[in-house]
Amino acid sequence: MTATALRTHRCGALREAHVGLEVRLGGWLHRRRDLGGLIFFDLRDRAGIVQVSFGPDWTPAAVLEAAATVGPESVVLVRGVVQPRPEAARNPEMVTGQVEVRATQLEVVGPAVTPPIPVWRTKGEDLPAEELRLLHRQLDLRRPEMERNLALRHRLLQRARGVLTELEFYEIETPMLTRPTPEGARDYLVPSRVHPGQFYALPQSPQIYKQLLMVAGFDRYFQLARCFRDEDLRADRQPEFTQIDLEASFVGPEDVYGFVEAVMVNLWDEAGHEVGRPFHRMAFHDAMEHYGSDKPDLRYELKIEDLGDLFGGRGFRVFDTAVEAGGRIRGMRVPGGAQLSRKALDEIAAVAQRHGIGGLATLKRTGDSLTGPLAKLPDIASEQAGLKDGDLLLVTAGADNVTSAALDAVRLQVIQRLELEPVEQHAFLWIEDFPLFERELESDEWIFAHHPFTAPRPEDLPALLDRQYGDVKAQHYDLVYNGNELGSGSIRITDPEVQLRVLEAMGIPRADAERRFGFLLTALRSGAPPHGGFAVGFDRVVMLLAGADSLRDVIAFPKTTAARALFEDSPSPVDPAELASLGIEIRGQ
RNA sequence: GGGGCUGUAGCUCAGUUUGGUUAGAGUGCCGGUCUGUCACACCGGAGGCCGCGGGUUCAAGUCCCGUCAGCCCCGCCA
Repeated sequence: MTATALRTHRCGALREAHVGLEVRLGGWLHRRRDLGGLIFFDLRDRAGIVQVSFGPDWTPAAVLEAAATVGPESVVLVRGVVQPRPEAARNPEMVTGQVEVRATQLEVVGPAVTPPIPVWRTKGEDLPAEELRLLHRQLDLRRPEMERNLALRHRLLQRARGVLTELEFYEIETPMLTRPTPEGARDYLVPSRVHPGQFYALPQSPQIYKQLLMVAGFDRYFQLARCFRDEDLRADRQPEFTQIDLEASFVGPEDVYGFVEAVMVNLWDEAGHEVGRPFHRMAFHDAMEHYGSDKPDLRYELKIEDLGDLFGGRGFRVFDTAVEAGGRIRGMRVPGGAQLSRKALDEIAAVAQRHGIGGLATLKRTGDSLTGPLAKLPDIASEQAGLKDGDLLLVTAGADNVTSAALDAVRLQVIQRLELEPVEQHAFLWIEDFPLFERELESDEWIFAHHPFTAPRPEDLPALLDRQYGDVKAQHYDLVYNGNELGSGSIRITDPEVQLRVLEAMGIPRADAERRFGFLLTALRSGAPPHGGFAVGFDRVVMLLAGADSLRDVIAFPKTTAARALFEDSPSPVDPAELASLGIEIRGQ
């Protein structure tokens, strides 16, 4: 399979078993060591690196001479014989280090100019600036680390296909040119030449299509779907990204959990990790209450508690004020937290304050003595506070939506600074029972917490009809892994009347709803099976399994944080004539 | 939209705190010596719009203002 017209083996594949074979290799000159009489090449291809040696005893003089002039990163074809290296010259750090290829022929088929960024680096040398790595992407991708990441990505993609095919899912492609959606993320628009003044949008997700496929009776669908959102970026967010998108009919949440868990367990297995099932589950409310986050990292046991009974009405001014304003006193007991220095605590408090709380009160137990601002309160005893020797209590007060975010940040800080031992390595977690609607902070209006097609819980339908929107829970679920949101899904609305009610609740009158979502409503009226599904953020999965810090390291050609492609220099202006044919005129800035 | 960090040789970085002769190092590159290297070794050399624009000053890599780019975070991401 490896052998082709121009080569017999891949460089990185050669082992002692190949000794004696005459081989032909094609690869990039990673590094050259010229000792005068002897010349060594480290020859690299996607499989790895092998040493090629040129010496007067086995290499013709003209070839030896040519070998002295090949520049780094040039592509060469080499013919030679695999030989064991002299005993003293073996390199245990290379998988091919027991052998070398003694060259008899050399042809430079792809000479390279001196590379602007190095592919080879000395030990401990920093990577080139990200800007240069993206600009010269074909060189950056030659680094073995990038090869490993993209090879892993490939294997994970194939594994996902395999599992879902096994589970009787069809892989079905959906359009990239679709209808703009006014709600949700901003769309990337594509002008139509045939219909000047009209636009397609690139899909933010194949959401509606997959629902139509369920109505069509395909029963189980999946797609390794490219999605596009014109929003500001982060290290873990790209404007175009890949989802493992799936949808199934005649299912409840348990079925969806089962499908997704099967996929995840297989992907983790592909990366060499054993993961147990079923995954943990937690209600959204409990996640916010005990972890201050809808994506808690359950590798660590630290929990947030309501400390109102302990500190309420004790005359601690800021607490009492907060409670009078309708807030609560919450905090966490940190076993061993007394070892945190004053400076560390100040820094943790500063992080918390960036999330809007006034401050972080502490109570520290060392031996039998209590210290910290809260120790001054009358009648506070260690037992009462639940503190053992060396423990620390961190407390704040205020509105839940502020203290939750702050305590979440505090929790992560404490975990990091105390280097707490994880109680498990792979903490998968389902978050359930999300509210269907939430209030927008500024306008105080109800908005979708998820997307408009998420079904309410059947038992909450009366509340929906009663316009008690705050009481309606969604059949929506998020998948969380070690504090990272990996994806989300839901059971969808299949009753057109419920769909209209939900849209109405969001201030979309029936007439508008029929116009904007008519094709979906029509589909729902044409015999729609109960269905639901999920979408996994695949790039993020690859990033975590590759141990990468950024999505850019697991995507071959990513965009910058300003959504630019440096390699090809896009986006770019276009010819006015082309714009004119689209009926588009650019106004000056 | 807002905040932060970074920008000096092809690359990775010192130098900016406290303005002051000719801006350094490692690596890479070029030339030379070298038969067992694998960060080969040794000798020699070239290489700079100090991101860009403006200002302060006798004098700016260094101080001030603006701007561009990359990265990180908040908002945003139904």
